[in-house]
Amino acid sequence: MDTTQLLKGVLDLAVLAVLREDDAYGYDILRRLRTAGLSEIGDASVYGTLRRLFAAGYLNTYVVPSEEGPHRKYYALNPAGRSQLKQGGEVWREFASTMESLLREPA
Amino acid sequence: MDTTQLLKGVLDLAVLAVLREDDAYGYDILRRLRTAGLSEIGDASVYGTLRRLFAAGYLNTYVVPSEEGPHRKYYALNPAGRSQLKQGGEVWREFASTMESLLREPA
DNA sequence: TTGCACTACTGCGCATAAGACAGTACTGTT
DNA sequence: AACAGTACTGTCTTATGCGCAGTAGTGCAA
Repeated sequence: MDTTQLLKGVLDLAVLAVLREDDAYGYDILRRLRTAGLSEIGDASVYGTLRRLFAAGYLNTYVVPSEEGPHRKYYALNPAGRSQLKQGGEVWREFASTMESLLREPA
Repeated sequence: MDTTQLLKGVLDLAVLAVLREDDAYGYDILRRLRTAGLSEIGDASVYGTLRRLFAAGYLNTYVVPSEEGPHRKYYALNPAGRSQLKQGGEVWREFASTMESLLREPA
């Protein structure tokens, strides 16, 4: 079974969650997600998700030059993003609980 | 947030789970899933998934005529399907646990 | 007897989103 | 000079859930 399809719709949420505490740039978000357990996630998936979330109005962004390499494009949760994180988390939990009950041995 | 994307890759698992106890035909599987909590699932999604699982070799099938309407195409889990259900369930649980830890308030 | 609702399934085509891949660009090391 | 690591963009492919139309059977109501 491929984890690729499981990610659909959830990567948005994972990225928002990673940004909850502090701003981060794409490459760092990628590393955080891989460390957190989504080890096989592709870089293009994360960059694409960030663009999508930005376009949807959930993120603010600003560029910071780096002395150790290329510039970094930081993303930050805005109020809409925080609201989306909260709501998305609820939807996810409800969905996960439905799946769990389906998978459990029936009475 | 749309539940559509959350279903990706998981509908397979949900259908296999519903078939664990006894055989069922498409329309009934659809009803069972909707009752179980996946209330917004589309009929074409279920029929498509059944065809896909059958083509992948996880299901056996047979047609039963009905006196209360059109014929019914029953599906049954075969050994490969049971194995897939077991393995898919494990992958799902691990994935869900990763997501849960990402969503939880950080230490 | 015509029409509608419900059951049951097939097939077409679309939209979404993850990912592979190539390319650009900068820094530091060998 | 070559290469690895960092950091990002753009293009194309693929998987899959779903809308919609169509087919077909039963039974009920106007």
